[in-house]
Parts: sequence; C-alpha cells; structure tokens
Amino acid sequence: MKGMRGFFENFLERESLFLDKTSLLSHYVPNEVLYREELINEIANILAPSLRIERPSNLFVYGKTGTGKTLSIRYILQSMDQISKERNIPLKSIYINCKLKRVADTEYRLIAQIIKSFGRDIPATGLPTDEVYNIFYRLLDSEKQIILLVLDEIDQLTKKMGDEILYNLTRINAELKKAQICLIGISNNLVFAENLDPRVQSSLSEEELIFPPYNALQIQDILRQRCSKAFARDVIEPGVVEKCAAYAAREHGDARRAIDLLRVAGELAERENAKTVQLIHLDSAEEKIESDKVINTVIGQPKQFQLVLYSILQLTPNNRPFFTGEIYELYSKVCKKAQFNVLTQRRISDILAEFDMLGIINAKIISKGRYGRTREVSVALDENMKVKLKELIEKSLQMN
DNA sequence: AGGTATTCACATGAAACTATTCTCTGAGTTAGG
DNA sequence: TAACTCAGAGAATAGTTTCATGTGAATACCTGT
Repeated sequence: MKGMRGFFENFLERESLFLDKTSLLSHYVPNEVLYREELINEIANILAPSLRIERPSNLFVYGKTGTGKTLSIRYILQSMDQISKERNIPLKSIYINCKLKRVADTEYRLIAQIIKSFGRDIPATGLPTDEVYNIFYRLLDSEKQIILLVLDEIDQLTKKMGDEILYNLTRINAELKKAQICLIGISNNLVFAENLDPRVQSSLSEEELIFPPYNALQIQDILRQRCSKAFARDVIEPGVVEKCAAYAAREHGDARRAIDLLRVAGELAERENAKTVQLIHLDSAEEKIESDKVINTVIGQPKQFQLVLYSILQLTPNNRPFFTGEIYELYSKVCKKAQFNVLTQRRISDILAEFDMLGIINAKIISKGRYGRTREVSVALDENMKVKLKELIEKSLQMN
C-alpha cells in the first residue's frame, strides 16, 4: 500500500513530457489543416450553397488512409456549423463512420444512428426497418432544412450488404417536401464506386475529389504542428520527427500513423522516465503499435476464431505451410478436448479467409493437382507474438 | 510422346436455420372509483 | 374503467449449417506412331 502511494506521488511529481495530448489523438481537428488548402477550398465551394438553403451536389472523396480526408471534411463542417448557428441557418451536418462495428454497419443501424443525431433514440432491435425509415422521413421533413450527411468509410457499408441503402439515400430527396439532404461519401478504396449500381454511382459522385498522399516533408510539418501543442519544449530529440515522417511516408504517406507513432513514442519515453523522446522510443513504439494491434484484434474475435488460431499456432513449429484439412483436423481435436462444439469445415474455411484479411495469417489458394485444391496457410507473426498469443488464447478460453 | 479426361480436396455461394435481444400488441388481471 | 402485466408474434443480427456448384493442375488413361 505504501509503495503504491509512493508510486503515484512520484508519478505526479514527475514532470510530464506532454503538455496536451489531445492534439495527437485521432479525432483532433487543428486550427489549420496543412497542405490541404486547395482541396478544402474546393470542398467549401461545393458545399457553400447549403448556407443559402440550396442543396449542394453530392460529394465523393477518395484517398488512402491518413491523407486528411476525414480531417478536412470535419474542419469544413465545423466552420459551417458555426456560421449556420450564428446566423440561424437551418443547416445540420451529421458525421457517421460506417466502419464502427455494431454502430453503423448495417442499413438499420445507419438510419438509427442518423436519427439518434437528431436526438431521438431508436432501439437496437425490434423495429422493422421500414418503420425506422418512416421515423427518419418524418424527422427530416419536419422543417425546411439542409442536411449534410457524411458517410465515412462508406465502402464498408456496401461490402457487407448491397448498395440498396445508398440507393435509398440518394432517392430520398425526391420524396422530401421541405428538407434536402446532401451526401458526402468518404472512401479509402479508390475503385469503390466501380462496382456500384450505376444509378447510385452517378448521383453519389456528382462531385469527386481525390486526396493524394502526403510526402515525407509534409508529414514532418504536420508532426511539428501537432508537437508544438502536445509536447513540452525541447523534449523531442532532433531527428525524431524526421524519422517518424520517414516511417510513415515509406508506407503511403499515412499521417495518422505518423502521429500515432509519435504519441506512443512519447508515452513510452514518459513511462521509462526519460527526459526526452529519442529515436529508440520510435522503434519500440512501432513494435508496440504493431503488437497491440494484433493482440487486440485477436482478443476481439469470438471463441471459435480463437480456437482456430490456436490450432494454427500449434501447427506452426513444423515450419512449413499447412493446408485447410490439417488445420481442420487439429481444430476438431482441440475442440473436443476443450469441450467446445466443432464447427463445419465450411465455416472454418471462412474463418481462415477472415484471418487472412486481418493479416494474421497468409493464405493462398493453391491447387495440388490430383491432390485437390486448398489454402496454403502460414502464420504472419514473429515467434514472440506466437507464444504470446498462444498463452493469451489459452487463458481466454480457460475462463469459460 | 502427346493429348484428354479424371479426380481430388477443398473453395465459394446461396439459402435456411438458431439463438439472442429487443419491440409491440392485445388479452387477461388488478385496483380504484 | 383505467392501469398494469405478461405471453406471444415479429424484427434485426451474428454465427452457423446444409446443399450445391466450381475449380486448377497432377495424374490416369488413351491413342497413334
């Protein structure tokens, strides 16, 4: 108890490396968005009519992750909201991230989420979808107004389900008497619109913008901008920002990643009582981010996924790729031993495909000629991680 | 030797089923007037 | 008679199962030389 107290006292006395961490968090919107002036102006031009209660063109924004799409849109909407509030313009902006599991990744939930932003709660289940639509219509059309509806990661929405939702949304305007709605889609899949119903495609992307990746120098400036707010003076060793930017630029100019990296590096430095953030911290930060990501995704998976992964990990010391059949065989054994019910091979096949998507395994479909056709699976993790995951899964399955 | 046809061991798709969680409805019950 | 309770019908969703069909190339099987 005494030791604990000492720890916390020590913690409080210690001078933090951080001044204000918020500027390094992902939803932070800075006062100035660097290197996006032109795009922002363009978007502002497109959306401006809404301030005069005219429906602006629907807008579609493409760009890889961390190129400032979301940030720019939010930035613009923020000032539009401000103006419309000051001048009493009936303009409302709604931002929805379609990727969020169990929040807005289905038709029902998307609409429910929109309704929620009007201040009405819709139960998670129980109501028929068209009933929810009705509520939505009535809510929208209750007064003359313009709605700017931002759908972030819109590709996730159509991936699971068809494009019916989008069709409905684009068609809504025709049915509304007073209100008008403007769709702003954000996607990091550059070919997203291609396999969309042509009707949806044309009306959704009346205007299209592409966000190019940042280069290393630009990322440096962005990092410096954030740093000056986030960190105390002179705690960042020279070269750290540069290397951080280089890391991120090496991928595809992902500024978000660079910022995360810097934040985690700072946290690590602080945790080990360092006076400054050094290059070593960057390396450990990269490692930590990577391993946290893997661990979190694995923990988040349902039990059966964990069982499958566990079986794969058991096979991995053989140090050769293995096939669906082998995995399934071992998986059945593991299941029986641990008193879980055994799923069909069909299902395991899908689970393997999902692990492949998550990047935890590498799976390739190969044909062994006369000896059939299967997935050739290998694990995409280093030894440390494998051991750690094995223990983790053992623990998490023992519980139940 | 060269050319087809087979065949394996799954992959991939679609539909249907199960279980859970939640709403809504209307019949039956209760309590107060 | 109004308010309340509670079972049953119906939804949305996740996770599966069932049934059906697809598939790439190593091998088996021919064929004519």
